[in-house]
Amino acid sequence: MNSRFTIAVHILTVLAHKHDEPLKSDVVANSINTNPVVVRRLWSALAKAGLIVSRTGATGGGKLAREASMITLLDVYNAVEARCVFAMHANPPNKRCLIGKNIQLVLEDIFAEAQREMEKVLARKTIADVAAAIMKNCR
Amino acid sequence: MNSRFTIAVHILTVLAHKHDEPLKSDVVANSINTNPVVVRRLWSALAKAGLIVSRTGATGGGKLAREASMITLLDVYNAVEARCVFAMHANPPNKRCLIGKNIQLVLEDIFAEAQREMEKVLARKTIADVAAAIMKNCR
DNA sequence: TGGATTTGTAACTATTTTAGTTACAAATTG
DNA sequence: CAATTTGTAACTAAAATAGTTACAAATCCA
Repeated sequence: MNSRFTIAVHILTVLAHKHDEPLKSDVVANSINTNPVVVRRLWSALAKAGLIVSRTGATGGGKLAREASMITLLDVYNAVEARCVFAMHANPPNKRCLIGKNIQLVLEDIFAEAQREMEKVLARKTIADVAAAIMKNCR
Repeated sequence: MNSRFTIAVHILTVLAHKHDEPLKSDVVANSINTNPVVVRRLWSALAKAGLIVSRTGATGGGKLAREASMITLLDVYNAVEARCVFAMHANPPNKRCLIGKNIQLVLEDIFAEAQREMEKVLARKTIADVAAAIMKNCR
């Protein structure tokens, strides 16, 4: 898997920490140790999902669209990650073989169930929880 | 994610279907629509995990090491896939930032919990279940 | 109004991962 | 000893990934 989900959670946690004023992609990128464009690219996805609002211009920047306690990690996952965690065959299996013909349907069901259980955990955690755990750690 | 897990399950399901005799990597690769070397590379991992036995030589091939009903998909997953489904930051975040310094520890916990729930589903399914579902489909 | 600032996005690059392939030594059979 | 098959190294092509440069469009404020 890529780190888009992790970076997106990081972005939102930084925005949650300074929830009053809009932050520049520059500042957020500094915490992540990456390029501002990487941050702005994820802002696109997060804005489309309604998790942040961002404005261009001199006093622009990004801001949470709602309270951190109302943004679950599943919201974030769905916003930035389209794929299932399990990858099917790179090339379709042999349709002339009984197993090759039917295995993908069977695996799709199992993979979907595993993914659902994984997503349930993400749905129980919010950006506020992440921020709180970080504050607790640093005490 | 890559398709190693999917291909490994496919391999074991083919071996389960003809469980009496050892099958050549050639035959298994044909069902998957790939190269025999791809199959043999996964056999290494599966053999190390004790899921299959394979023999070289004229009448050689691969064979399940135990009954298909005693091989869970979690056994297979652990045999071929080392990584967590979630990837941490590609480059470490900024340690001088409160959030950058602590977020990985917090996310590791959450990711581990999500992975555990996902693995529980895999632990409930066996290669025999997969084979049975395929037979049911083709009826 | 006009200059300064910041987002949004396209285009490019370097690195890594992935799957597939060729080649061949080692093991096994008969 | 000839035929066969695994095990593995080495290479290739394609795709994914993260990072970078560049710049138009939007916004603010003096």
